Formats: sequence, C-alpha cells, structure tokens
Amino acid sequence: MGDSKKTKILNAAIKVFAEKGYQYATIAEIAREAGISTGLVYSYFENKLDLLLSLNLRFFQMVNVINQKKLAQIADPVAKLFALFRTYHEILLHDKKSLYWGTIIREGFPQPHLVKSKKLKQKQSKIYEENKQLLKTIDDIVAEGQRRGKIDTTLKPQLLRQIFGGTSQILFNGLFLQYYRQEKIGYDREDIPKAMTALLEKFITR
Amino acid sequence: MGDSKKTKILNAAIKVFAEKGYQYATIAEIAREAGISTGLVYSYFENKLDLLLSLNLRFFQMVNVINQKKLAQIADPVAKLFALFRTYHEILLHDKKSLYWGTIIREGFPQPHLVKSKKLKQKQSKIYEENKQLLKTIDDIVAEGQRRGKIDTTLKPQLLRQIFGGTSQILFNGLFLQYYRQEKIGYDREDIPKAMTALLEKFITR
Amino acid sequence: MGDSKKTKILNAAIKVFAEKGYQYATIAEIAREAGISTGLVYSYFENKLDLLLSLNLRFFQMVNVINQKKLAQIADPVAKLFALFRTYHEILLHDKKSLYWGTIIREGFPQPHLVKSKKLKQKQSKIYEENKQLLKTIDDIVAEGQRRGKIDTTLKPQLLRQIFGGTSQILFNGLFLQYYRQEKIGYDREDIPKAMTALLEKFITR
Amino acid sequence: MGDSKKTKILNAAIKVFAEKGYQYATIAEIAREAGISTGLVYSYFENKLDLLLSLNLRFFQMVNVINQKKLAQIADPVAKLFALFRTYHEILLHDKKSLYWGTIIREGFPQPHLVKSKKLKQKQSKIYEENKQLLKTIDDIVAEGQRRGKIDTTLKPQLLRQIFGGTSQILFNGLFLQYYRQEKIGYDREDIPKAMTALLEKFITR
DNA sequence: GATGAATGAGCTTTCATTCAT
DNA sequence: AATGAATGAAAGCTCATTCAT
Repeated sequence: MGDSKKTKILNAAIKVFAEKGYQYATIAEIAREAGISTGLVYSYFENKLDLLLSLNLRFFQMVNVINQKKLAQIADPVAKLFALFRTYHEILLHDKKSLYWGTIIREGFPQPHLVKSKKLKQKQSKIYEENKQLLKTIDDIVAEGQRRGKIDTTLKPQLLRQIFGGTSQILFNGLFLQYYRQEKIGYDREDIPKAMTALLEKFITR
Repeated sequence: MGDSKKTKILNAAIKVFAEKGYQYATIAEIAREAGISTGLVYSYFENKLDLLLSLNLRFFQMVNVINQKKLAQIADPVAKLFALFRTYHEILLHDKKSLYWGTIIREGFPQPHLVKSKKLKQKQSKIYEENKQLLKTIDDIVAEGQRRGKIDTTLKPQLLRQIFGGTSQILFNGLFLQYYRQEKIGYDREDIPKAMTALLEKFITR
Repeated sequence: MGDSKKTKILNAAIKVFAEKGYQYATIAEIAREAGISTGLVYSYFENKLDLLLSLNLRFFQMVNVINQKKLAQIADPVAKLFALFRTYHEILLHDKKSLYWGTIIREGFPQPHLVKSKKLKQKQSKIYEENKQLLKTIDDIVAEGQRRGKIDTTLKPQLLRQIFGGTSQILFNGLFLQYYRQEKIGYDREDIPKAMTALLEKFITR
Repeated sequence: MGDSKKTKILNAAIKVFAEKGYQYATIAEIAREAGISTGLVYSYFENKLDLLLSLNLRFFQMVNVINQKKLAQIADPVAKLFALFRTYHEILLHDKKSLYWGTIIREGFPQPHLVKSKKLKQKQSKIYEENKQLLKTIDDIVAEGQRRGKIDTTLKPQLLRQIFGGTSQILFNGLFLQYYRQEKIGYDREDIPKAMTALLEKFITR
C-alpha cells in the first residue's frame, strides 16, 4: 500500500521471477505487476540483473539481521541452532508468497563475468559476504556446540552446516513445487519443522 | 572420440549449460563446443529445451538403471540405502565433468507451459516418471527399513528421503562451486561419502 | 507526413510487398522504408503475415465501403455495374502507387494453416467475408439486371462476375507490369475504362 | 512410372509448389515426393528457382507447340480463336492435377534481379519469349479477324486478348480454389467452356 | 519523477545448397 | 549416379534498455 516505489518493484520482481523464472521474466511484466511504467524500473535499478541481486542481498541481510538479534539473547549453542532454523521457517512460511524466496536464491548467484558495472560488482560482493556471514554464523555455533560437547563431532562444522542447510532448502523447495507446480511431494508445511527438529536432534549429544 | 554426433552434442550441451547456465547458453556455443554447425544441432534436437530435457532424461534413466541392477542383488534395506547413494557418488564423482550434472538437473524442470511440442511434452512426462521412480525407490526402501525396525520411524519416508537427497545434492553443489566457481566451501570430495555415511547412520536403529 | 506509425508501416509494406513480392520482402526492409526500427513493426503487427492480411482487409473494406455509398444512390442495375468498376479504377489508378494493391491482393489468401494465432485467424475470416461481400454485391446486381431484362441471361451471375472481375484484374496487372517491370503490354491506363465499358456493354441487352 | 528422374522431379515440384506455394515448398519435400534424395535434385537443376522457371518454360512451350500444330490446320480466325482456348482447357482440365499449372504460372515471373546465373537468365528470357509468342499468336489472330470483319473492332487486339486471357485465367483459378481450398465459387468445370464461348461470341461480328 | 514508444543487439530457427562417401 | 549429413547465411522475433516528452 504505502510502499515506496522501490519496494513495489522488488515485490513485483519476487513474484514474477519466482513464477516465470529469471530468464523468462520481463521487465514489462514486473512493471505491470508493480503498477508502474517500464521506464521507471530503471530509475531505481540499473538493469534486470540488479533486481535479482537486490532481492538476494535483501534476503540475506534480512536473515542475518534477524539472526544477530535473536542469537544475542541466547547462550546455548543448541538453542541457537534451533533458533536459526526457526528464523528461516518464519521467513519462508510467513505467507504463501514467501516461498518465492527459495526460488530466487537459487537463481541468485550469476556468473561473475555477467556482472559488469562497478556498482553491481559491489552488490554481488555484498551478497557473497552476507552469505559467508550466514555460513560462518552456523559454523561457529556448531563448532562451539562441538567444543562444549553438545553436538556430535564426527563431522566438521562445514559438513554439518551443509546437512542442515541442504535439508532445509530441499524441504522448502518441495513445498514450493507443491504449491505452485501442483506436484505431489508427500508431506506438507507442518512437517518441515518436525523434520528439521528430528534431524538436528540426531546430532545433539545431549 | 568415436562418439556419435548426438552424443557429442549432448556432451557439449552439458558443459555449456553447466558453465553458462541454461539461459545464457546459446546453440551457437554448444555447436562450437561440439565441433559442428548450428544447423546440425537442429537435426538431432528440436530446440534448446529439447537438449535440456534430453540431458535430464538421460541422467534419471542412467541412475534408475544402475540402481535397479544394484538393488536386485541386495536384500537388506540399509545396505540398499547405502548402495543408492554410492551410485549417485559414482556418477557425479566419476570425473570432473560429471559434476556438471548436478547443475543441469536443477535447471531441468521447466515451467510446463514452456514445453510446446507434443514430442517434448512426452519427454517431459518421461522425466517426471523417472524422477518419481527414483523417489519411489528411495521411499520404498526407507519404508521397508522402518517396517523391519532397521530405520528410525520418527519421520515418514518422504521426509527422510528429502533429508538424504537434499543433503546429497547440496554437498555436491558445494563441490561444484569449489571446482568451477572458485568458492571456498570448507570440505572436499572425500568428505562427501563420510558425511553421507554419518547422516545415514544417525537414522539406522541398528 | 502526419501519418500514424501504423499507417507508415502499412504504406511501406504495400510498397515493399509489391516490389519484392511478399516472400522476398523482409521486415527489416519494410522498417527501413517506413523510417523506423524493426522492433517497432512488431508492436503494431504480430508478424509479416499480419501485415499482408491487414493490407488485404483494408483494401476490401475500402472497396466495400465506397461501393455501398455509391450504390445507395443508384437505382439502375446497369448503372450500378458501371459504378462498381469505376470504384475499382478510382482506387487503383488514384496514383502510381495504388497499382501495388493489385499485386498484394493476389498474394493475400495464404494457406489457412499458415495462419496460426487466433487474432490472425479472425483477420483472415474478415477478409473472406469482405471478399464474399464484394462478390455478392456484383452477383446481386447482375442477377437483378438479368431479372429486369437489362443484362444478358446466357450466363449465370457468378460467371459474368468472373468475366468482368477477371478482365478488370488482368488489365490492371498488365499496367502494373508496364510501370514497374518495364514490360510492354500494348495498351495503357486510358484503355482500361474503354475496354471495361466495351466488355460490359456486350452483355447489356438494352 | 517409366518417367525419367528429371520428369519425376518436375512433377513433384508442380504438386508441391501448387500446394504449398513456391516459398513454402522445400526441396526436401519435392525430393521426397519424387522418391529421390535432396542432393539429386541438384544434379538436374541449378536451384529451387530453376525448378520454377523450368516448369513455366515447359508450360508455355507445351501450349505454343500444341497451338502451332492446331492452327496450321485452321484457316478461319474465329475458329482459330476457339481452338486456342480449347487448348488451354485441354491442358488445364486434363486431370485434377493439371489445375496446379495455373498457380505455378502466377508465381513464375520472379524479379529479374533474383535470377543470377547466366543459364537461368537465358531460361527466363526464353519464358518471356514463349509468353510473348503466345500473346502475339492471339493478337495476330484477333487482328486478322478484325481485318476480315469477323471480330469486333471497338478494341485493339491487345485489349481483347487481355479480356479473353484474363477471363480464362480467373475462371480456372476459381476452379482451383474450389478443388484445393474448399472455397465456393458458384460454378464448375463444365461452365468454363460455356462462359468462354459466350464471351468470345460477343465479339464475333458474324 | 514518470511514461511508454522506440531502438537494435542478439538469439533461435529454417532450409537451400554442398560434398564426402 | 545417388545419398543425406552437414553447412551457414539469412530472416524472424524478443525484450532489455533508452530517451523525448
């Protein structure tokens, strides 16, 4: 409603990118969805790629900000880990549209050579940093949990992080396919926290 | 070498799709990579989408064929599960190029409405069937393992399958990013079987 | 001059179609002739075929509208017949460029299966209707003339219409060949009304 | 059956050109229709245009040869005129396929600049000559008929020739549309000689 | 800021034509 | 002579991007 033009455009872009895929999304359609003219998109964003990068950056920043806030109030690494994935759930299951994010993130790491302007290169770097930050947050929590004997030490943090993260991603992707592509996946949204909890608990030693 | 033209084209397509991404891949470049003219691509394939679908179909068929062969000789569900993921490893770690597959599969489920010709629609259906077949294979093994008390029954087979499959996918994707995009992921190819084994064992009750 | 872009494009298309023939005409050349870019042609017309159909529709509509207006003020069938062919002359001999029309109409009934989009199918139907309307107008006048004993009844209206129409067409086509292909046909524009009059009079009984 | 390859190709070309139109006819289809390989077409003809020109040349030569033979045995100009159009009918109504000719002749005068090779230029010249020969034959007969007081002298031979020829052409074209495009024209093959006779008689003074 | 008409580069795709076999 | 796989030029068409208004 009272959204700024920029926000309107980004919201329209999330939707169109997720529904059509980045390559088949057209600026014209994004503009139509946002209720503005094509030209105006270019007053707020350099080009189509900028939209994609901006969305990704936004997502990771959002996740990291929420995480920092939450984690500051939690001492136990295991509790932190649960909090982390709850953030993810909160964002992606906030409403039906939120699931779009998953699709966009998957498209969101374009070949570096496709990013030409200096400004966009910086934006891309920021995305990488935010992403690393997120990974590091998880790795650190896991490492601390292991040090404190609360998390299984068979695997190094980076591998545990992939297990937790990969599971999370694919569970949400399945949900997306069910909602937007009418595919049958055999579980639904309530199952996701259950599965994540069960998975995490397997690696908690006490 | 003695590859048929069709195979040459498909191999070139794997490479170019994986390196540039489907959307940025051009028929011209695939043809160049295959050492033939653009026109010839069209005598073997309807269009670019046909290439993508053909690759996907090939992959799933290959996986299913190998799985059927292996599984026929194994009785124990747990052993079957391990065998299954070993197949995946064997295919994707067979040589450096094999990792490309992972990227292609992720691109391989285009919006149904983009598939226009009858022939391609059939190809797409086949892919869906092969994919379902693969999922069903896993689900059935897990279900049997649970029935026999060998696999944890906290989660239903479809969720365990997502956990195992998702982890597998993301582990290989990390490797791909490390090899072809120079990203640091913090583990390497030897770690993948280790991680998968550790993960699977968590859900094996005895 | 103050022509709309759409009109400019159509005029350019008449010229290029007539000079090169529909099949050898390229959108690029039509755009160049119209003084615009190729892309813009596509914001006004679906494709090349749309241009051809639009021109044909325009021609038949123009002829029918002029005819209706004229015929309303004439009672005598014979006078009507003369008026009809005068319309044709007025349009085709209006200026040198008008002769192009004749060529375009001959190209204008493409194989139905080449017309794919719904919109173009409708356009094609309209052309058929306008064409039928024109033929019916002639047939009706001839039939009435015959009923009133003013036109020879040896041949049925449809055949007389073909005689009059065919003669008309070929006379103009000869003129076109003379003007634009430097062929010698042995008569010129003043001869056409003479010939048509002589022909019509042969079939007028009194 | 025992046709030479060349004849087989030309017959296939008549059919495909007439059914698809020159521009949409492909050499591949003509070859398939002729029961030979695409490559072989090029042993007998320079290129696609050569096929079209060859067919046209053939048609006009055939008409002229038959005409010369017939006319040599007729003294009366009016009888000659009737004989002339009977030839045309005999050729075009010989069998259903013969009607194809009409379509091909209409496509058969390509822009001179499209004819590049010397050999084809010569072929095109020959077509022009044969065509002129045909026109001249008619014009001469008409002129003689007029001199002898047997044909109406209101119009000069060239105009009468257009009237007779144009009517003839359009009558056959209507038949073609009826047979191959399912259009209703309001008359059928038996009507054509009737119409031509009625037309010619109008211009015969006694 | 806002529009959307206009541009044109770049891609897919077709098919006449060639040529090794 | 005969094949048909292979070529590649040429055209249609799309859509990100620009810019006059």
